[in-house]
Amino acid sequence: MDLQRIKYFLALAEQLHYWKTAEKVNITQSALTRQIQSLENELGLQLFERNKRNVKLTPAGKFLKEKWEVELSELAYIHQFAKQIHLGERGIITIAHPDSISASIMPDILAKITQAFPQLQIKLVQVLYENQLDFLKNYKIDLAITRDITSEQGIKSQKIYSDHLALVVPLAHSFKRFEDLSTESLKAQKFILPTKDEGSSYSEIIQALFKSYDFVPDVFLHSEFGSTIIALVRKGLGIAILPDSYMHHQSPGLRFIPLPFKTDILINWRADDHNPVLANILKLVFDY
Amino acid sequence: MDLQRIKYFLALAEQLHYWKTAEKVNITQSALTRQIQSLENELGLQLFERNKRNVKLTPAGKFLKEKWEVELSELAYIHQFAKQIHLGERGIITIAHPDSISASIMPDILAKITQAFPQLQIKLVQVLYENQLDFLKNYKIDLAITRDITSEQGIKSQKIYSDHLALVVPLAHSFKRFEDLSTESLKAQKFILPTKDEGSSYSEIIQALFKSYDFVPDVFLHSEFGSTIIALVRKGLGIAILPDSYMHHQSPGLRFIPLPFKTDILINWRADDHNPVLANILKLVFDY
DNA sequence: TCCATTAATGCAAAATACGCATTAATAAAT
DNA sequence: ATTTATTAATGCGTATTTTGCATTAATGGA
Repeated sequence: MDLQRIKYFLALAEQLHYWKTAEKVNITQSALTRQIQSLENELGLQLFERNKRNVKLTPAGKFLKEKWEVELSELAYIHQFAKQIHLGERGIITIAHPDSISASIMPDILAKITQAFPQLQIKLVQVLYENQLDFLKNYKIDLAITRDITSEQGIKSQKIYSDHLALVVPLAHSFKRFEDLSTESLKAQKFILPTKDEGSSYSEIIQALFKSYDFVPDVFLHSEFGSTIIALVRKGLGIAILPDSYMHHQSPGLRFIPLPFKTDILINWRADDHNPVLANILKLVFDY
Repeated sequence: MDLQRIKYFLALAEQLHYWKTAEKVNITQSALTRQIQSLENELGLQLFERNKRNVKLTPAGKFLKEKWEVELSELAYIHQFAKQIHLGERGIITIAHPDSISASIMPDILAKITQAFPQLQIKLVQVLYENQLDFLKNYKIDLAITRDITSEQGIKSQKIYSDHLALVVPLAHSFKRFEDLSTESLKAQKFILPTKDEGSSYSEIIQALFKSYDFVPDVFLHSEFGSTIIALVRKGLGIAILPDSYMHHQSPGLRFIPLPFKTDILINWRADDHNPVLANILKLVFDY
C-alpha cells in the first residue's frame, strides 16, 4: 500500500469533492478517481459512498480517516526523528573519562556538545583504566578519554589537551613553591600515588619525574581515584602527584605546586564506528 | 512511500543478508537492492552500512526498524478493524424505542444482535414520539422503533411485531374479564391514556376502541410514559389502555385484560443509510 | 426538458519496478 | 601471495503501473 494513496484519500475525505481535491494534490481528477478505486480494492472495503453528484464517507471510511491521520503524523515524526539520528543530532553516546578532568575540561566539552546538539543524550561512566579499551571495543562505551596513549588496532586516538602535573600538599606543609623541592626534602616524604600500571604512559611520566630528582619515592598507598587521594592528603597522610586539573575541584586546605611535567589527555574511539553522533562530537572536541 | 518497501526493509533488517531476504520476500536480489536504495533516497538517510560482504543497520536504521515494526502492526490492526466496520460486524448504532416494549421484544432483539455481532456497540435512547422522526432524519439516531406508521419521505418502515391492547386495572377492580366490559360500565370509569397525538396511528386505534363501545371516555390524565401510567393505575387513580407488552414488566397489583385490538410495532430507518451495521441489524430483526 | 456539474472510463504516453546477466569487492582457503 | 567463493551493485530490456487528456454517463436544479 502506498502512503501517497492514503494522503489522497485523506484529502478527499476532507474536501468530499474530486475536482477540488485533485487540484489540491496536483493530479488530475481521473488519477484521483483511480487511486481511490484501487485503494478500495486493495483494502477490500468501500471508503466513500458516491453517485455522480455527491461524495460521502462510509462508516469504515470515517474510521480510517481518523486513524490514518494520526498514523501519518506518527510516521512523519518517526521519519523526522530518524533524520536527526542520521545527522548525529540525536542519539545516545556513552563516554568514559578520568575523574581528574571532571571539573576542568569535561564541563567545557559537555557544554559545547549540548549547546550544538541539544537533543543528544550523553551518558558519562567511570571505567577503571585497565578496562577502558575493552569496554570501547565491546561497544559498552563509544568514547574513552584517557591519559594513556594506545596503539591498539581498531582504536583511533587524538590528543585534545594536556595539563601539568602538580605536587599536592596540605597548606601547612613546608613545601610552598617549586623551589622548595629537592632530592633531600622529597626523600623524606610519604607519597600517595595512582595505581602503578605497567606500560601506562601516565605512570611513566610520574616515574620520569622521580628519576629527575634521582630517588625512589616512599609510596605507602596507591589509589586509582583522585578524590580519594586528595582526601588522604588533606588528612595529612602524605603528599601526592596529580594532574593540576584537580585544582578545579573545590579542595580547601590543599596547595597545588605545578611541576614542569606534562600529561596528555587523549580521546579514543573505534575506527570503524560510523555513528554520525560520534563524528559530530569528534569534530566539536577537535576544535576545542 | 510504499509500505511494501518498508516491509522489504524490515525483512532485510532482520536477515541482514540480501540474497536470503530477497528469496524470503519473493523478489530477486537486484530488485531488493534497488528498493532499499530508493527507500534510502526517499528518506534522505542511510539505513544500512554495507560493503560487498556485510550488511549492518545504521543507528537510524535500527531506530526505524523498531518503530516501523510497531507502526505496521498498528496499520494492520486498523485495516482489520475497518473491515469489520465494512462488514457491519463492528460499529455503533443508536436505537430509540418505546418504553412499552423494553421488557417484551427488546430484550429478545438485543440478545439476538449481540449474539450475532458481539463487537457491535448499541446505544439505546428514549425519544419523545414527536421527535423520533426528526432525530432519525438528523442522524441523532439510526433506528426508531415506533407504534406509528410514517409516510415520511426518506424513511423506510417495516412492521416487526404486533401486540394486543389491554385494559389495565387494579386487581381489586370490578373488571375481571373482557366480558365484564360494557358501554355502561366503561362510561363510569376514569381513564389515563397516552398523550393524544393527532394523526398518530396508535391514538387512532384507541379512539377506534372507544368508538366500538360508542362512548366518549372520561380522560383525566394523559402521559407519554407507560411506567407513569401503570403507577397511577396501581394507586387506583383510574384505569388505562396499554399494549399488553407491559405485562412483561413486573407489575404486581395490576390486571391486564386483553382487548381485541392490535397495535403494530414498526422499525424505521433512513432509506439512504448504507451503514452495513444497519443492514445486518435489519436482516436480523426482519427474521424475528 | 434542458443545462450545469461531477464522477467514471478508454486510451496512449510516461514513469516505475522487475528479472536476467554481469561486475566489483572482499573474506576465506590453499 | 594467489585463488576461490560469496555477495552487493549495476546495465539493460521488458512488464507493470500510473498519469493526463478527452469523453461519457449520471444527476440535481432551473
